[in-house]
Parts: sequence; C-alpha cells; structure tokens
Amino acid sequence: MTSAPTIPWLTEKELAAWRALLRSHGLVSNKLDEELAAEAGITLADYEVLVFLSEAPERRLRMSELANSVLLSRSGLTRRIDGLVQRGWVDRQPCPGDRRAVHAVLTDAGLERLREVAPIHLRGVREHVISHLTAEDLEAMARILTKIADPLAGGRGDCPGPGTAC
Amino acid sequence: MTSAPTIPWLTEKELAAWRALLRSHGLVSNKLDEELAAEAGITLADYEVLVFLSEAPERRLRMSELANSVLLSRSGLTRRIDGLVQRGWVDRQPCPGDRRAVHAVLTDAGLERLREVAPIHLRGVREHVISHLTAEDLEAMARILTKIADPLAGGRGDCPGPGTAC
DNA sequence: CAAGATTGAAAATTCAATCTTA
DNA sequence: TAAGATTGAATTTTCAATCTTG
Repeated sequence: MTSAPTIPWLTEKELAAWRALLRSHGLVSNKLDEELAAEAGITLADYEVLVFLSEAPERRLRMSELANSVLLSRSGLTRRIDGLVQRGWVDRQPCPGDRRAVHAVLTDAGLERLREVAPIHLRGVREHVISHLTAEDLEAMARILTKIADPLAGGRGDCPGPGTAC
Repeated sequence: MTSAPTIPWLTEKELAAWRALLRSHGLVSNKLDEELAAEAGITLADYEVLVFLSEAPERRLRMSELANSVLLSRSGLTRRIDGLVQRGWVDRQPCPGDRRAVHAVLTDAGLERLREVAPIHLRGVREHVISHLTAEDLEAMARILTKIADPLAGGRGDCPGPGTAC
C-alpha cells in the first residue's frame, strides 16, 4: 500500500460518539414534537419560543436575541412571532432606548398556555431522555455537551447577560 | 403554600443535561452545514444521504429505509433524491423482488464526490466536537446518547440488517 | 385492503432587498 | 454607513391524495 494522501479520518469511537449525538437528538426531537402536537396542539418550535421568553427578565427579549436562542434566522423568527402574536401568546413592543429594536413579550395568556403545555413536554423529556440515565450519566452528559457547545456560542455563553444594551 | 396540583418538573441537573443536548446539536449542525456549504458547495443534508448510501451493502438502500436513516419524511426524501439524481450522484433502480419499492444507489460519481467532500466535513467534526473531549468523554458520550436513542429506534437498532426483505 | 413511492398544495425557513433608526 | 427588523421570492419540508404492486 503506497502512502496515499493522508485523509484525516476519525476513529471508530470518535465516529460513534458523533453519530450518537445526531441520532439521539433527531429521534428525541421528532418524538417530543409529535407528542406535543398530538396532545397539546402546539409545535415544539413554538413551545421553545415561549420557554425562552418566560425565563427572560420581564418575560421579554429582543427579536435578534431570541432568534439566536432558538437557532433561527431573523426572518424566520419574525414569522414565528407573527403566529404567536395572532394566537395572543406574544406581544410586540418597541424597545425603549433603541427604536430600531423590537421586543417580543410573553403575554399573560402565553404564560398560561405555557403552564398548561409544560407538563406534557416535561413528561416526554423524562420518559425519553432522563429515565434511561443515572445521576452520573446526567452530570457527564451536561459536562461533555457543554464543552462542545460553549466554543460555538459566539465567544461568550448563551445568555444576553446584563451587558446587553437596552 | 397550599399543595398545588403536582407538576412533574425536572431538577436543575436534568434540565441542564437535556438543554445541553439541544444546544450542542444545534450549534454544531449549523456550523458544519455552513462550512460545508462554503467550502464544498454541498448541504449537510445531502452529504448525509451520500454517507448512508456509501455504507450500505452494494451502496444501495430502499427509499423508505433511507428516509428513516436521515430522519426525513418519505416525500421529503423523494425530493432530496431528485436533486442528487440530477447532479448524477445517485441513481434510482427498481428493487428486484418487490416492484413497489425503489432503490437509491450511489453512483461512482457520487462516491467520488463524497471522497472529495468528506475531509472537509471530518475536519469540522474533529475541530468542533472531538477536539474538546478526552477519550473517556467520547466513550461516555456514545454510551449515554445511545441509551437515549435506542429505545426510540422502533424497537431494533438502526441498520436494516440482513433480515430486511429484498 | 395495506405497503411503497410519488405528486400537488400548503406550511415553514432562508436569502436578498428594503426600510427605519443609531 | 451599519444595525435591527421586516417583506417578497425562492427553497425546503410536510400533509393529504394518488398510483402501483403485494
């Protein structure tokens, strides 16, 4: 075997770990989305928007920040918020201090809806993810996957943090 | 605090592990897709189809099986294959023994293209995933995420296996 | 009638262009 | 001029209906 141009392949174990990430995420997401649609009439994507807003200070976030959080393009988020506004779960408000920006705000009705739906989603997470793992597994999983995610999160963590203008 | 109807929340650690899965997958996928598009002019989604076919016996898979593998609806796969056929990387062939079924077959040109593109993708996987982890991390990651994925994979594993008709 | 695949219509997402404000 | 958000056009994905074969 003459030495071919070295291709930087991965070892079996590296490949297995990477593919397990793809596979587990895909299967769990599909399942949770399916269950949420069937039992609560809401998309996992919409649900996630409500969750992020509910945990933000004053239940509000700039469109751009929210788009980053839910891993969606800005125009994609614009349309997703359109739908949530129509259903009365989110409100659009001008951002005081920067008139270019817009805040998406979780309404009382949106929070109410989230409270109704959350138990269904969380049951799914427990059933399809948590229930298979030990406490040690959970700690390792969070630690390992955080090491992967952090370097890609634009340098700093995910949260806008107190330094964010407006 | 009067005992409210018990909502089955998750603990902090459970939530952290679950969210780390969502976040790491999303960030890595976006990054790899971006890099592949920029440097190789191919979508991560298309790339994955080529990979699955290249690893299948005789480089061929039934449309349904392939759709399951890449987590896409049947009609979605039909259209994805349309594109790959147009570019000459995949061929459609009747399935001998079951005339309802169709095989997607990786062409020589498709295999060639895959060989060109793989190094770019694998470099990304190494850079954004593997490089942050120890050997123990990799083993734990594969073990844990497999425990999550397996129960959702329709009972048996992922591979069609030798028992598959046709 | 059920299974496998495809098609047309609808929904979701992205890209490029636009509009407003910093 | 750049940043933030939105819009129209194009792409991608899904749903329901259809067509063919078991």
